[in-house]
Amino acid sequence: MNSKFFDLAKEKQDRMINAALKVFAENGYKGASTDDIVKEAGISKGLLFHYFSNKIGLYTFVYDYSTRYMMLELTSEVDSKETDFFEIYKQMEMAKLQVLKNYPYMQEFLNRAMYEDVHEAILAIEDKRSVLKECYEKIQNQIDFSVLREEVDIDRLVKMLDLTIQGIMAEHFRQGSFQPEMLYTEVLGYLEMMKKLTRR
Amino acid sequence: MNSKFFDLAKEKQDRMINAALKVFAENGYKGASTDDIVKEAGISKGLLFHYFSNKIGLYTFVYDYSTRYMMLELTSEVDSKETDFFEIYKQMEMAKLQVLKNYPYMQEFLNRAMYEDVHEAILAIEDKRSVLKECYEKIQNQIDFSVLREEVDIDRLVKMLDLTIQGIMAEHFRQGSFQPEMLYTEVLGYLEMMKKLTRR
Amino acid sequence: MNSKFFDLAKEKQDRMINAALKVFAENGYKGASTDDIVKEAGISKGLLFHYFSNKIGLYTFVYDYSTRYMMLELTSEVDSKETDFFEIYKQMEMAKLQVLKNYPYMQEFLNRAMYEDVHEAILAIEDKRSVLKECYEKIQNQIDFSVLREEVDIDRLVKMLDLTIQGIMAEHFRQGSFQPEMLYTEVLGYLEMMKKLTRR
Amino acid sequence: MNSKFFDLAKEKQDRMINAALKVFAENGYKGASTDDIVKEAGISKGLLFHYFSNKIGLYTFVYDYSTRYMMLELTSEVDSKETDFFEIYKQMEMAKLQVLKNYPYMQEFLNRAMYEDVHEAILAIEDKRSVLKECYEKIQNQIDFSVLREEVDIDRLVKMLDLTIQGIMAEHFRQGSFQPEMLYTEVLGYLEMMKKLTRR
DNA sequence: TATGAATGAGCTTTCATTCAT
DNA sequence: CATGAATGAAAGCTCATTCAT
Repeated sequence: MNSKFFDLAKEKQDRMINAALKVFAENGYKGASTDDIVKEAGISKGLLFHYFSNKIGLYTFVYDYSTRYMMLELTSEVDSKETDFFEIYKQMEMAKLQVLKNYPYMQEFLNRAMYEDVHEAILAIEDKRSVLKECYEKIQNQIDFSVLREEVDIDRLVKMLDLTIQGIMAEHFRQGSFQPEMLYTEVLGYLEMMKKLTRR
Repeated sequence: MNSKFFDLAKEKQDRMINAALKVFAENGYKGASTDDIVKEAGISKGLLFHYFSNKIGLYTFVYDYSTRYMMLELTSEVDSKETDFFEIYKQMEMAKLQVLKNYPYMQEFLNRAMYEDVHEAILAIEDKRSVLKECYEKIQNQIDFSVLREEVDIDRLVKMLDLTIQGIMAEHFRQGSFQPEMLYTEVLGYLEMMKKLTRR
Repeated sequence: MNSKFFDLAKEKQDRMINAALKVFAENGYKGASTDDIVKEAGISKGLLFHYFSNKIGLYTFVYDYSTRYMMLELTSEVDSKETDFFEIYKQMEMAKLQVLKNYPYMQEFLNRAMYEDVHEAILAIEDKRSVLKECYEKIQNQIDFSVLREEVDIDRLVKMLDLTIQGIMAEHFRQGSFQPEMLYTEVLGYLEMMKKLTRR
Repeated sequence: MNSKFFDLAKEKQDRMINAALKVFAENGYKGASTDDIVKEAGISKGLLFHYFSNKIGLYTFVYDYSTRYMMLELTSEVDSKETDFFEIYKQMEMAKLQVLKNYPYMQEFLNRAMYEDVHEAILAIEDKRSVLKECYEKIQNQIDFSVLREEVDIDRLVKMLDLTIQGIMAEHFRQGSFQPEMLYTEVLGYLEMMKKLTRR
């Protein structure tokens, strides 16, 4: 990518980023059309390729940008001294809620990227994928699992929650109902239930 | 579609069906290339279009075929007198395991089809979608939920399990590790844990 | 072509010939589909290519067959002693009328072939084209033009009549109204008018 | 079609129009290949589809353009006060001659379009067809037929002339000899002869 | 910096032709 | 003699990418 991109007005940068996030999130790497992205961003075709050498370059950039942004938000929202499983999950959801306000499609973009099937796209993001993953693992290490019932398999519990949250977000997204607060509330409902079932 | 398809040797029919299931499952409707399908099936381009009028016709066919096949398997594996939540889930997983043996990509194809975003493809399957859904609902109606702890929200429990199973299957699928038995065992692990957590 | 074609039952031969004449006449060489021809003839794809090596071979055959048939009919209908311009034209039209009865599309096929634009097809028929042309010229040589008014340019008169008759036939054909007698009557109307205008 | 087409240099517009007219005129709708059109126009495949959404869109456009252009030329060349049958025909031929100078294949394109057999193409032009037809009818209404001999059937005379002119034009066209003036002269010869034969 | 006209490789689909039965 | 399943080159069309302005 061309670093002059950052000299643009922040508002224009974000218009381009959001346009890319939206179109990639809705259509996947292959299905996303650069024409749709430039229309959504309100810029010309040439400009897109002036800043990003090609489609995969743009994809790489927004993936990179998203992981960094997400990590910043997680770092600031999740209290590093907190040890309660469900409280930490709640704080992570709050972080996502904050992200949604500036970049409505960022979360869904990241989720979809995890399951990207185009070889080119997989290669482009595999390095960064682990970075975000490590961040999540670091947060998980804060958790004191001793308060959970012994029948609980930690890994399974975590996976179930992650898949459930992802699934619910994808559903909201598909329905086109962009109400971050409602999504947040719904997720809390699931956390609440699991809390009751798993606490000693 | 051309009904003469059914006059072909069963092995060849299945080769074509599996090829379509695989490529559609891996790439979605739009990303799937007919070239890839014919290569995978070991037939010529022309032959595909001899039996299926076009790409959407092939998609419609395999979706229809898959729902029917799935329903047959569910009907034969799930005991209609069983009322235990987890036993029924176990039997449903057994049905899926059976399906995987003949059509390794059928489950994943059906899962992905649920979230298909191409208008054409959505139209093609919307009628059949409800049929399979009703079948699942019928099975759920057998369940006696009274044995579960009162903290359990039934809808949330069902959704968590469904999303979890789907997620795990997708993961296996992405890793290309096609070992149906392992997948089955893994899913049983989650069912077992939830059973312990939710039983009175 | 495979000469065994002539060993087939005459009825089957004609079914194949008429099917080819129809499809070629209606769609031109390129637009004609061998699938349509075999469907119209009620035979299999393989059989067509068993008797005629390829599409151009079939085209060549029916063109050849048509010119021969046409010439036979002209020879038997046109009195070689007749010298009157309009009487001869009338007899030629009678010959065409006879042809239409057995091969409804033969005339139109021949007309369309004159204006064929596909290089391959032009090559295939150019030899035979002159044969039919000579036949018409021979008939024209019988004519005693001295009875016509001096203002009449013979070549122009002939060309006008030919183009008019062709045009009217094409029109009937396009309207799908296959009533050879009506076509014959209509053509006679034009001949009658020109007779009155050109006779001394 | 994309209206930006009209922002192109007139020369380029005409190159594209003439290429389409030529290839459609020579091969009919179905036989015309977009590859041939772009080669003839000296542009790329993509550009053609940038301006015209598809083949039928291009066909519709050039038909529309041709009828408008033809009507303008007719309106300016044919004196609306003239009543003499042959003088009016002469003026109409002059209009066509003018058209030929800028768009050598436009006349032949329009003629061939009248007999188009592909359903899609018929639908595309049926609205505009009547517009041009009405224009011709309006001109014919100027004519004072009382100066013709009583043996003349007006409708037949008109049809003969139209078919003859069309036929002669098609012939010139087939021979590839593009000399509009010669064509004009030849047509005048026929008109002159018929004038002598039909005047009281 | 910014535009969008222009390109051409690649995709879906058609159709003349072949060949095992 | 007869079938129609099977083939693959070629057609219409899409879209990431380039480049003159």
